[in-house]
Parts: sequence; C-alpha cells; structure tokens
Amino acid sequence: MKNGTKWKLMIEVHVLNLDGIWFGVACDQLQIVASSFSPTQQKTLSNVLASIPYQKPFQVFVKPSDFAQTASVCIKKIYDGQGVDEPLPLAYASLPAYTQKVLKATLQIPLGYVASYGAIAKAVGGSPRAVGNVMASNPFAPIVPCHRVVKTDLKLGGYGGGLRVKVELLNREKRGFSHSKQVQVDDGSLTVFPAEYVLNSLV
DNA sequence: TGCAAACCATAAC
DNA sequence: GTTATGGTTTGCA
Repeated sequence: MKNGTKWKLMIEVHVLNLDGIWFGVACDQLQIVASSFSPTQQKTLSNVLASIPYQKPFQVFVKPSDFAQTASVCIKKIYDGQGVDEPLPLAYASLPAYTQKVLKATLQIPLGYVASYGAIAKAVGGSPRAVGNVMASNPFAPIVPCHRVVKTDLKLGGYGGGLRVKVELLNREKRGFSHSKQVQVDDGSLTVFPAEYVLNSLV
C-alpha cells in the first residue's frame, strides 16, 4: 500500500445491490475509473475489475467512501431511467483518443432518445464498426449510455449487459418524445430519435 | 429478405 | 509489426 515515501493513488472498488441488480464502481478520490452492473455480485465485480484500464493497487471496500456512495447512487438513478443532474467525473485519460471521442459523443445523447452507430461515426469520424467496438468495451456502463445506441434501422443492435437490460433501460427512459432532433457533439452534430421508435419496432 | 464485402479502431499475439 | 475481432452498414441478387 505504501510506496516508500508517499501513498499511491488508491482505487476503491465498491459493489452494492439495489432492487436485485448488482452495481459496481471503481473510483479513486476524484473520478470514476470503471463501472458496471449485472445480476450477480461476482459478475459485476469481475466486470469492473476487467474494466480498470491500468494497473494500480485497489481495494474492495464494504463501506464506501462518500464519493463511491454518490457514484453508486447516480448509477442506480441512471438504471432507473432518471438520469443525473451533474455529469460524473470519468477517468478518460488512460483511454485511446478515439474511444474518448466516442464515449463523449454518446454522453450527449439526451435521456429518452437514441442514436445510431452510424450517426455517431459520422459525428466523430471513423466507421460504425469502430463505434460498436467502443460500445462493446465501454468501461463506464451504464454511466455512458451505450444502451442509447442502436442500429440505423432502429433495431436494437447489441448490448454487453444483455439485450433484455438494454430494452429495460430504454423503457424506463422513454419520455413520450415524438420527433427526432439534433444535438451538438464535439465538432459535429448528431441526429437522435425518441426511444419509442426503437421500442415500438420491437413488436 | 439474406448474404457478402467494406468499414476501421483496438487488443492480442 | 501483423492478425483477428467485432454491439455495423451498404449494396446487390
């Protein structure tokens, strides 16, 4: 734990169960390093550990720090379809530049809306396939709302946490919007569609 | 519809 | 370096 003269930055890993879902978050004192959720504690924990992008000592706490507590509550709110008022500080720095761009663009998709892989690719550069890759390895689920990214034909596409969860999240987030709109991302704009478009096409 | 090829950033070797 | 791998898209039959 100690490295000679001073403390290393410690990563704290915390899991909690809310409504039968295990939420996990890894953070240091300043920002979230990784997050995940799944039906089992073990899977959540291993997901989070696998997502920690660099080797640092970490510790699993039973009693979370204030920051970890706040982060967990935010994740739960997101899972409930409520969204959060304040953006959570995420540790992007260690991720590849393109990954950062895609994640940031994904964060711009408003609650209740979805965007396509292709549209994101257009906005940030690269190809839809590459965007899909970033989503697949999204270390900040569900904080970065990769569940709001779908195929061009408004079919679901895939989801790391399982398609059932993706549908569930979109169902909770839907707000009865009826028109697509444009949102600004980094250096382009992104067309987003109401979540209903996707949910309605499921039946 | 369904298939095949192009797409392109990463991770793994 | 090189290769394999996708949460996709598009075009063509």
